[in-house]
Amino acid sequence: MITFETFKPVEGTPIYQQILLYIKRGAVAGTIRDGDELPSRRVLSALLGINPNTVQKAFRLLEDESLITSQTGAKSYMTLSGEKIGKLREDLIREDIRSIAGALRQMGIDKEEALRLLSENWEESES
Amino acid sequence: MITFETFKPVEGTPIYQQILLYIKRGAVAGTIRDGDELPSRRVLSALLGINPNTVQKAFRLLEDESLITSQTGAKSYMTLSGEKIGKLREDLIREDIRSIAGALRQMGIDKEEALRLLSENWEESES
DNA sequence: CAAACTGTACTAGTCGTATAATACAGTCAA
DNA sequence: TTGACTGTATTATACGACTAGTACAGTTTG
Repeated sequence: MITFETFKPVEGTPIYQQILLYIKRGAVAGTIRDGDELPSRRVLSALLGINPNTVQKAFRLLEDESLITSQTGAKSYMTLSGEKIGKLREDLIREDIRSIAGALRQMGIDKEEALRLLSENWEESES
Repeated sequence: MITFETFKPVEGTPIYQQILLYIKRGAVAGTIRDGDELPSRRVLSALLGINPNTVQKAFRLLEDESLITSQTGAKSYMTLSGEKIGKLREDLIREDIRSIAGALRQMGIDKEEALRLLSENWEESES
């Protein structure tokens, strides 16, 4: 059962997108595996203090990407493969790197300084 | 005069916030300096193809942070100081690093691998 | 079987972002 | 001084994210 214990929604980005990212990153990290059982829409929404429809939207999008399977009346499960995880990892990392590199470049920061900044502030930015 | 030539709005985040970031990052980079003249609300909105009210919202927030001064009837100008720029630089970088570090950590990526990924993909992620 | 769960669907409302149109007051230069 | 520009303010509309409540069909378990 996927727990969502470490899920802390942030304001500023849609919650359903944050749920999507939480699942995808968990899959890449290996903490979420193929066949894992997902909490029901109602249970998860109560746990997170959000609306069931918001959870449903996130789960529907996950199903659109074939990362979970849902069936009326039954529980939902992760459907992962090595190929899917590899794609996820590549996509997520590329997007994250593109984002930070663009931001730092706009501030006139070059590659060497970016590496130094990331190295110096890595531990400091614990969640 | 600040040009906004390299400003490309992205969908997914509010445009007024992107304008804020564009100005702040330019100030940190040194391409935007104290006393620089800002385009008028009407001119900039026409240039970017967005609504004047959206530009006004961004400029109002900049004035709330005392980064620009506005006066009815007259043009608006940047009001920067070394101290302000230093604060901006620290805040923006810290937030960016926190964001990428959190994302990569959620994917089970440690500091060494993060540095390697950033180094390998820095050039590739040109805007 | 029956109760308690599951996923799914729908309507209605709030809130923030963004647009559209207009108005008014102050500055600046021809 | 006059006209063209500035900043500022107002009202109305549209849309997506999110909430709230309800309903129905299918599965699972006692």
